[in-house]
Formats: sequence, structure tokens, C-alpha cells
Amino acid sequence: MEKDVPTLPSISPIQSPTNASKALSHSPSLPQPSATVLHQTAPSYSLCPVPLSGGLNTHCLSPSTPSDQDDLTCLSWLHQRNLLPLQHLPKMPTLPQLESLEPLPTPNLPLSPGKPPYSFSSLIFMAIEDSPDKRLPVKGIYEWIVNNFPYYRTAPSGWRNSVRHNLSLSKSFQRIQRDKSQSVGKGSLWCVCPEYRPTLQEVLKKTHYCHINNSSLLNSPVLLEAADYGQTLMGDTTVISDMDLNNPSMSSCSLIPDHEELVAIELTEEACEESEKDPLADSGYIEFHYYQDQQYQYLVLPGDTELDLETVEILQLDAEAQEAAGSLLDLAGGSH
DNA sequence: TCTCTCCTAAACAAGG
DNA sequence: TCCTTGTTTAGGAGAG
Repeated sequence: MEKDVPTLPSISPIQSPTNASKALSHSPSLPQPSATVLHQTAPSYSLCPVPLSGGLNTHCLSPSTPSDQDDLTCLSWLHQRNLLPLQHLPKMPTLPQLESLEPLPTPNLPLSPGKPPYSFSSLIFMAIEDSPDKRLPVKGIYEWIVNNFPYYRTAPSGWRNSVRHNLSLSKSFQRIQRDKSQSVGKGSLWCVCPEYRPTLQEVLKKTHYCHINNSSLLNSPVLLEAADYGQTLMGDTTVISDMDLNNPSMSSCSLIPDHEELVAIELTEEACEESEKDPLADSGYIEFHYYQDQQYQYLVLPGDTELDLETVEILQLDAEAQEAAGSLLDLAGGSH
């Protein structure tokens, strides 16, 4: 299942003149920020862009609303939860409606969520890790899965049996007896067995990367290594996730990063070439990722968008995008 | 082919 | 009684 890893670039992509010229061609007036996500990609099928004025779209990755939760199969939210470092948005199985994308993404694309690529162990792991107390009752695990993976809303209920089966059978999960005095409802709480936590994280990472292997960007040893340590190695770029996936102490860390900035991921030439092979790449959108108001958000802009002040002004026309545009301006060295 | 992992289904018991 | 939870067994699919 592991993919061959491309040769490690001699220099980091962000420092490569060639790559930089490609990546920055979309934003000639934007000075290289210390941290800016700027990658060109076809919009993920799970995007539910909120239409902005000027044909721009913004999108919130926070699963705080049901509509947002639909997007969780896009897996980008894993970054928000710090279960995976923010990197290239994964390309999920192609949906026909995206094959024929018009120049602008259709707002509120109809979603037909497929089965998540994650094993039940991973789903349970994510559910538990996402809980404030790192422990959940079975019902809570059900709810988390349903809330985050729309597939299971309509799936036959047998998957619940599989969840329970996994909980019982897997050594990775421990049952905790509820405090009888405070117990409301039956059943126990389940938590992740600490010694199996790194294993679960590894499985989760592998699953994630296997399903985004269309992007050679993520196959860069640099980025993979960065993913392992929660830091990118691209110059002074700051990765948006500062957690250490292999650090058991992460369980006590906030799942939401406390810094607010854009994260830059630029396409390597290989990534660009591969992207060109992707039929969706013709739609050529750029996603601008940023972290704001304790949420990951991103703008989806047409690929030929020049992120200059004019573009930002357009962004500013929309109240919802105003703050985002401000962030871009800040990073561009301007003020608004 | 074998092994392993994972998924699914089913049966059963216990408890609310 | 019904439903949920937890356990166990069995079989199949897919990958290495």
C-alpha cells in the first residue's frame, strides 16, 4: 500500500526558482509570506464553497454545522483536528459532476459521500481523540462518526455492530467503567490505550496518504518527514499543525492550533505535472488556506486569479471573506 | 497459496 | 418487552 517516494528535492520547493515561479505566478504581487498555502489543485469534490461576490468562494472547514460536516469526508478537517498535518487537500474519488466543472465551482455541490477510507479502528480512534475527555461511550462514537462521515448517516446499521466489534476485539481501545454515581445511561466509556496510540496514528496517516497519493507533493520525503514531526522543512515556512503525531503527550494538547496564519504549500514540478494528468486539474482552482477564528478556512479561487490587491479588494466585498482578505493582505505586507 | 487485516453478519447475554 | 451495549464466532474480501 505504501507508495514509492519520489526523490528528495535538492532544495525545498519554496526555494526552488522554478517551482516558485510556477506557484507565484498566481500571485505576482504577493510577497512570499512566511506561511502561505498556495497550491493549485482541482477543488475537492467535497468542497461546498460558499459563493462570494466576484465569483469567489470561501469555505469553512469547521464541522460545526451539518453542511460543514458533509465536507468532512474530504479529510481536510483532519488537519483542523490536528489528527493530520495540514497539507494538500486530498483528492477523493472523482465525482462525475466535477468532471465537467465550469470555470467556477458550483456552489453547494451535491455530495454523494462515499465510504470513508478509514478502518473502523481509525474512526473510533479519531472519535475518541476528538472528544474533550478523550473518552466516549459507544453512542458518542456512533454520533461522532455519523456527524463527521455522512456516509454513515444512510449506511445500513451494520456498521454499528462493526464499531462495537472493533471496540471489543481491538487491544487499542480500553473500556472504562462509568462512575455509577454520575452514570446516565448504560454502557461504558471507551478510550484509546496509550501504548497503541502511536500505532493508530500511524495507520491513520498511512490511510490518509494512501488516499491522497494523486499528489506527489505529499509524497515528498520532506513533507512526510515534516508530517511526522509536525513541522515543515520548507525554509521558514510554519506548518499549520504543530502537533507531533507520535508524541503521546499530544493527547493533552489542544486540537486546535493557537496560531493564525496562512500556510504555504507549493507544488513541485512533479506535482504540477501530475496535477495536469488529473482530469480535474483542468478546472485549475487555487485553494488559499488560512487559519482564522479557530477554524481552518480556505478560499477557492480560479486558477488564473492573480492575488493582487485588486483581487483582495474583490474579496473584501464580501463580508465573510473580508477577514480572510485581510489576512492575505497582511501576509502580502500590506494593510487594510 | 498463505497470512494478515479488515469488514460484515449473526448470535447471545446483560442491563436499563 | 424492547433497545442498547458488549462479547464472541464465523466467513469473506483484499493486499502483501
